[in-house]
Amino acid sequence: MHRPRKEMIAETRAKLIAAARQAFGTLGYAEASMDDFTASAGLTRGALYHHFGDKKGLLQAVIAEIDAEMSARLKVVSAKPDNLWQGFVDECTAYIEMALEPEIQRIVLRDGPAVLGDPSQWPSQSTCIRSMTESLQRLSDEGTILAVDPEAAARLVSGASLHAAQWIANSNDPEATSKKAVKAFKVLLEGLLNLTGRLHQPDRLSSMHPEIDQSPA
Amino acid sequence: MHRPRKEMIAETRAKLIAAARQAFGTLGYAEASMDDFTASAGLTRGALYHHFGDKKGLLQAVIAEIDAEMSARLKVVSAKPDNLWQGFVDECTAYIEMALEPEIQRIVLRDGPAVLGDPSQWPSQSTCIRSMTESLQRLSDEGTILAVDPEAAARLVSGASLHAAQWIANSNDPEATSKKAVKAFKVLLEGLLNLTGRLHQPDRLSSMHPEIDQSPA
DNA sequence: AAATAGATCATACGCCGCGTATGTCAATTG
DNA sequence: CAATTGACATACGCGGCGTATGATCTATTT
Repeated sequence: MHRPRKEMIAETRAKLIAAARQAFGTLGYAEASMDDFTASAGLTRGALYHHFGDKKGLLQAVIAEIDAEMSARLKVVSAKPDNLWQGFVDECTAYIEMALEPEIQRIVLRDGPAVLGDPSQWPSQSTCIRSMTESLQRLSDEGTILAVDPEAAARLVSGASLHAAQWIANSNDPEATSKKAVKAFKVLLEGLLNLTGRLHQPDRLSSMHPEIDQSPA
Repeated sequence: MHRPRKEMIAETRAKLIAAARQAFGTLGYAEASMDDFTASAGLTRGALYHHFGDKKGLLQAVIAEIDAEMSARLKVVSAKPDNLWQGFVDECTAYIEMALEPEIQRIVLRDGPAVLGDPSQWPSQSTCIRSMTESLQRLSDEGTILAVDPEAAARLVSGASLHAAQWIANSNDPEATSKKAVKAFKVLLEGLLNLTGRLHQPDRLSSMHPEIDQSPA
C-alpha cells in the first residue's frame, strides 16, 4: 500500500506551510528565519527546498492557502441574502473585516506585494477580485447599478476597502475610525447605484456594518 | 569659514539618498546591497550608518524625499483651477498618474509598507492624505459634496486611486485598462457629489483624464 | 597657536541567513 | 531482490548586515 507514503508527504507540506504562516504572520517575511520555522515544524530547510524551491515559493503557497480561505468566506457571505445588492454589500463588509486581521494584513497586504510583485498579477488575489466582479456583473445585468466595467469597479472598491481596513486597524481609536470609514464608504458605494427616478434610498445600505452605529454625524 | 563644511555634509547625505533611491527603485529594497550603492556614490557604509542609522533609516529618508515631491506636485495641480471640485478631480488624476511611475510603485507603494509598516502611520504619506483631506473639507464647506468625514473620504479615494494605478500599470493593455478604470472611478466619485435637485452633472467630471477617451461604453 | 574635543567617514571583524551540492535512507518498480 | 527514484538531512561557501575601531579633519578653548 502506497497510501501512508502520500499522506506523509502531504503532511510534511502542510506542516511547512503552517509553520511558515505562523512565522510570516508574526515576525514578517524578512525576519522569519527558514532554519527556525522549519525546525519548529520538526524539519529542516532540506524539506523546504525540495517542496517549494525557495523561500518565495513557500510564501506563494502560504498566500494561496490564505486566499482560498478568504475566497470561500466571501462566497458564503455574498450568497446568503436573496437580494443581490445586499449580498454585494455584505461581501464588501466581509472583505474589510478580513483585511483587519493582522495575519492577512502582514502576509497578504504588505509582505506579499513586496516579495511577489503586484497582487493583481497573482492567480490568488484574482480569486477574490473575480468573486466581487461576478457580483457586480449580476448587479449590472439586473439594472441595480450603473453600467460600469465590473472588474474595474471591483478593483476600485476592493482598493478602497483595503485602505479603509488598514487605516482602521492601525488607528488609535479603531471604533471611531471604523464608523467614519463605513459612512464614507457607504456614500461612495451609492455612486454605483442606478438612481434614475428614485433619488435617495438610504435603506439599501442600512446593514453595511450592523455592529456599528450608523446614526448621522 | 565653516560653510563648505556644512555643504560637504549635506552633499554626502544627498548623494547617499540619490544612490539609494536609484537602487531601491530598480532592484528593490531587499536586493539592493548597501556596499554596492554606497560605492556607486563614492562612499562606504560607514557614512550611511553615521547619517541614517541603518538601512531602514535610509529608506525613510528616500521616501520622505519622494513624498515631498509628490505633495508639492499635488498642491500645484489642485490649486490651479478656480473651481474647487475641478481642483480635487485634477488632484485625483495627478495622484493616479504618479502612482503609475515605477519608482513610486516600487519604493513607496510596495517596499515601503513592507519594511516600515502601514503607510497611514508615517508622517510622509500623511502629507498627501492631508492635502486631499483639505480639498474635501473645503468642498464640504462649500456644499458641493455630501457631509462625510473628509479624511475618511480622502483615504478611500486614495486607496481606490492607488489600486487603480497598480492595476493599470501592470496590465497587458494599460490604455484599455486605464479607460475602464477612469470611467468606474468617475462613477464612484460622483457618489460624493451633493445632487439635491440637480440629478446628473456629467460635465463636472469631463476632464478627469483629458488624454483618454471618455465616450460611454 | 597649541591642544582638546567632537564630528565625519573608512576599515576590519564576526555573525547570520540563504542557496546549493552532496549524502542517506526508505519506498517503489521490474 | 536488485535497481532506481524520491524525500529529506547534512555540510559547505558566499554575501550582506551591524558594530567596533581607527583615521582625519574641523571647530572650539585657553
